[in-house]
Order: sequence, then structure tokens, then C-alpha cells
Amino acid sequence: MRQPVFFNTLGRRLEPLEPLVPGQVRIYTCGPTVYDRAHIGNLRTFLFEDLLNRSLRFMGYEVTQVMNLTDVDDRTIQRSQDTGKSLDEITVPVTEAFFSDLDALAIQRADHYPKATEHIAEMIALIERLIAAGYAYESGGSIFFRIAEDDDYGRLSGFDLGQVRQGERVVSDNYDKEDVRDFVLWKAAKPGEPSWESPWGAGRPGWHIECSAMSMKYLGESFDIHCGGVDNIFPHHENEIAQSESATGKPFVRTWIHAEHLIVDGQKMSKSLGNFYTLGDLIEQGADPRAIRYLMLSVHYRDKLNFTLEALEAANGALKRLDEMRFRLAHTGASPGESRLVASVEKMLEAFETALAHDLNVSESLAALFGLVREVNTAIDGGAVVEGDREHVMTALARVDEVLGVLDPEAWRTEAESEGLADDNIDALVAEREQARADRQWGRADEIRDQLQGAGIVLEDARDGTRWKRQ
RNA sequence: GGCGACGUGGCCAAGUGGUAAGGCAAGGGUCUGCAAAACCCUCAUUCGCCGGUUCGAAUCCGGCCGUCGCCUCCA
Repeated sequence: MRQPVFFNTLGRRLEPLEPLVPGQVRIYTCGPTVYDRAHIGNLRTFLFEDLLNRSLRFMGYEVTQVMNLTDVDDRTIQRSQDTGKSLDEITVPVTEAFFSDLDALAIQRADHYPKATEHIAEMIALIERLIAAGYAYESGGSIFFRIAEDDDYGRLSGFDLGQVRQGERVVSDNYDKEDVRDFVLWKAAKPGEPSWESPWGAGRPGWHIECSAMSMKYLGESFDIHCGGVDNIFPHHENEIAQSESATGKPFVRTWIHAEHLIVDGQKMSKSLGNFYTLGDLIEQGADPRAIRYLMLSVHYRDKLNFTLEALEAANGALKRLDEMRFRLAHTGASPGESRLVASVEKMLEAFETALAHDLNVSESLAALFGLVREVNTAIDGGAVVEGDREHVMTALARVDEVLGVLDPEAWRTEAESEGLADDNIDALVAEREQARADRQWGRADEIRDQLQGAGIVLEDARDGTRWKRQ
């Protein structure tokens, strides 16, 4: 089993993965706040996590992934009050849309999607442990974490809170805290807000405690990897560490991996700039989700991803090249003889995995793949494809697609695209045109070609006959 | 003010000490009844700038310039 290295935010360096249980990796990934549809920036992070899971499985690890659904927070409550809808009326449809976005991008499902509102008891229990140990205190019905008690607070983000500028957001926080740096674990209910009963009266959990409680419930008090967007490093993940380790006295997470943000046309995505997109927006504008997946996968997760129309076009072009190779290989004849491709395929697989194991260097994995594409193409042109080569290459493509999830065009074909002429009819027309060409009936041949083109069928007249493809 | 990231060909993007992967675009060629599609080839003496270390640096160190992120509930 390959031992990958990842960039651990805690320590800021590459480290080999050493799962607490050999061969098994437990991962917690911060999920969406389901008050509104996910934007493509959110999806980039989820796609990175999909890549991480798939890569680990590719290398032979057993992966357990948990992703929380934050279904109560300030924004959700605000939305509820603005619209007069209940929390559920807001979060249920958004959650459905979230899963449909995951499906559209071929993101594999996590093992658990715990909802905050269904784990209030676990959160209360964790808060009680913190109070009992002196790490938390009650004030006005709310509970706060006492940062002064946590001597290694700040080691993930590198922030020394004594040096941190005390911004307006802190000052304007109206809760009565011992220390402005303290963060809230439990919020006393305000009139009209949704609330749950607790030993301290009605209230609701703070955001940070949610992730600590749910990750521990499903993955244990110590686990291997915790992911999220870079913006979560401080304060969210810093606070998770503080709460969790103060409560359990054990190391919380061994490896923290954070995904950089996506920007659009060189600028931070924001509604005021008009460059704020959901997946649905892009699909409406004609973007292919398959190309979106390819594009987001092809840029390293720790680099900012500049999402542009041009980049999406390049992704389309790259996919086309891959499709063509597969298409040509499927239609080429094989002759008996010694295969030259077997060694190339093995080399590609080896390079592909090595690159992934090095902090998910997909660019390099893809380079290995394209190296094989050229060799296969050259073999096809030279008539050097032998028996068994096709299966060998196809098997290897299926293998790397366990990670990439973009190589099989059939898997991405929508119903609309599958409609139209049936394959048999197309085959018959192509055969008729072949006959017309043999008879030098150019008029009839071109007529058929135009007819098929009108139906979205492209013909390729190659040396060993005509082949066709859709679109 | 504090902490951090990044700057490689027209665009995107690998490469963290040994002499610049890959994709898109572009140019040339091949195939073809004509086309189309496709394939093949070519395409950075150079890695923001200036110094330094080294036999050797895009890679390490120092400085400068530029872009960007976080700094209490934004993936």
C-alpha cells in the first residue's frame, strides 16, 4: 500500500499519512450551511475532498468520511425570519439541491451526513464536559469557551490572539464574556428564535461545537484527517481543536488539510461583482459539468483556482482529446504480435499513483495519462495495436477513472443527448454512404453526411473505414 | 498592524538543488473525392526583479516589486 504525503496545515509541511488504524483513514469534512444553494467555490472544496477520498481508496485504504450539514445558524434563522418559513422549510430543499449538485459533479457520497439539529444532545454533553473541566463558563444563559485556560490556543492558524486586531465584529458581539477572545459554545435563545432545551435554559449550539461533537460521535475522539476551506482555519478549526482537546485530553486530529478558494475572472466571487455562480447558473449558460469537474480537479487544491470561460474551454479540449483516443482505439483493428503498449500502460499507472501520493498532484497524474494517450495514438496510426492492447488500455483508463471520474463520456451523457437517431439507423446510413462513395456517387454521399451532421452525428473518414460519434 | 499564500511560454499549469511535464491556443504536416474530424510534429537557453550560497538554482538564503487571502460563525 502506497503511503501518501499531504501538506498538514498544523505544522505547515508535507507529512506522510499515518492512520491511527493501519489501512483505515477516518476523515471529517466541514459541510455546507444549508440556508442557500452552494456556489461553485463551495463545490470546489467538496470536489477536492472527493479527490482525496478517491485517491486514498485507489491506493488501497479504507476510508470513512463524515460531512456535517449545518442546518441551524444565524443566517438560516435570519432567512427563516425574513421569509416566515420554518427552519425545515428552508433547509430541506437546499439540502436536496446540495445532493443534486454532488451528483451532477460525480462526487461520491460520504458515509454519514449528520445534521446539527439532530445532535444537540451530543453537543450539550460535550459542553458539560468542558464546564466540568473548567474550560467553559455560563453567562446570561450562554456558554463560552475560556481561551485563557488553553495554553496552546492558536497553533493551527499561527495567530497569537494577544496580537490580533480586535475588530468591530468582536466588540459588537453583545454577549457578556470574561474575555473578548472567548468564543460561544451555546447561545441563549433570543425571543422568536428556534431553540432547544439545555441545562442552561433554552438556546442553540454555536457553530464550532457542532463539528467537534459530530466528528467525535462518528469517528472517535481522535481521528486522521479533517478538511475544509482555508477560511475555516481561523477561527473554526482552531476552536474545534481547543474544545475537543480540552474536553478529551487527547489529540483531536492528526492531519489538517485545507483547500484554497476559487476565484472568478481573477476576482473573489461576490454577488456585488456579478461573478457569483451556482452550478445551476453555469449549466444554464451551457457549461458541461464534466468539464467543470475536470477543471476543478486539474488545479492543485492548495492553489487558487481562477475560474474562467477560457479555462473551461481548455478543460473541454483536454476531455475531447481523451475521448478521441478511447474512440479511435475502440474502432481500430488489432493485429497479432508483440504489444508495445503493455509497458507504457504500466508506466502510466505507476506515475499516476506516485503523483497522487505526493499531496494529490493531479497535474502530474494527468501528464502521465496524456503521455499514454500520445503513445496509443501513435500505435493506432502505425497499425501497431495488437490483440489484448485495447482491453489493457481500457482497463487502465477505468482504473484511473476511479479517481478522476471524468473519463467515461457515456457516464455523463444526459437523456437529451441520447435521444435522436438510434445507433442501428446511423450504422445503416453510414454503410449506405460508404457504398455511395465506393460508387463515386459523391452527391448522395454528401447528402447523407449532411443529414447525419444535422442530427448531431460527426463522421470520421479514416484509413480503415468510417466511424461516427455523437455531437 | 499581525499571520500566511502566490508570481513559470498567448492562456491554464507541473517541477523544491542537476540542467523547464502536461492541457488549451497557434503554426506546419499527414489522411481525404472534396471536406470535416482526428492524429503527428514544432512552439520558454528560461522561470517577477536584484544580490548571495553552490561545481551547478525556477528550486536554498537575503532584499525589493507585484497580486491575493485570513484576522471571531465566508468553502
